[in-house]
Amino acid sequence: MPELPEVETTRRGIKPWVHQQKIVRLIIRQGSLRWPVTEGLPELVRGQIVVGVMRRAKYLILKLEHGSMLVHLGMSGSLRVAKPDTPWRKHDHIELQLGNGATLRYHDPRRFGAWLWSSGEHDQLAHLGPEPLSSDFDGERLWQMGKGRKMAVKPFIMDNKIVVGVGNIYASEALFRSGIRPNRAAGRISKKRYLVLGEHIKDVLAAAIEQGGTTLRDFVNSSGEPGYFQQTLAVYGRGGEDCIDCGGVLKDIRLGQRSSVFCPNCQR
DNA sequence: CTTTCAGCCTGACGGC
DNA sequence: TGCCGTCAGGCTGAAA
Repeated sequence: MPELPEVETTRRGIKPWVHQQKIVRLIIRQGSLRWPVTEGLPELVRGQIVVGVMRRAKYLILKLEHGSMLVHLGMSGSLRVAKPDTPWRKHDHIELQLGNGATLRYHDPRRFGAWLWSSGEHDQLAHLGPEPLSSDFDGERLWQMGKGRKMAVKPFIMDNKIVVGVGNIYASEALFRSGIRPNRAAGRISKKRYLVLGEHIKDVLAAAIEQGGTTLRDFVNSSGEPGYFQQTLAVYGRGGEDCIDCGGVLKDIRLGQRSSVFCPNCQR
């Protein structure tokens, strides 16, 4: 499940292979994704140079000479550099061939991802909140935007209008480190505690991106889990197990249709 | 305005 | 062994 760190790791992994390269060919075997792949995409991009490899939230942006491709990995997607003539695996949906001979393969079993073309701005990027690792985001913003809101803090920090790229794993971990219960109302948390939470959100994401670096060296033909999955998670996926701090039993509740694990003793 | 929820999709897993 | 139900997750758009 690609969270922001994996998308950033993917961006860094593919960039050396695609940046400033000409798109020779785009092959779509299965265009039925989260949204249908843009009609005529292979013809739209053929011959263009990739002039930028960027990321915004969990979207990858391949900037071309006359527009850009927006790529989302959904929940099960991956984009890897393949050796030429690598056999197609099940769920390999798209292949991008570059002028230097490099080949990118998009693999996505659940097909929640996206490949969209726009010659201008992408609608998907229009109303996004700040990047969590930028100076536009901090705990003060959380406190300001949380005022008067009854929504639980966990879905609140996972709302893309508040801050982008904080998925279930890192929301859970940041709240544990901050000692805040995931079901506490967003409007009933002090500024002081929000400042702590803001820092932990940054820390947990930055550490995961750093660990993702271990993935980069074998980005070619790699289909294994990214390095940061080795990162020890204190609460995510550990409902019923012991809290690493107090030894108590971790509780698993549902908030906004998502599993939310926390320690009733350490988080208030 | 805020909040909730169905739907998209497949693989893994548990129960029988 | 296989069948069936449930779950997981990001994001959107409609409903409440």
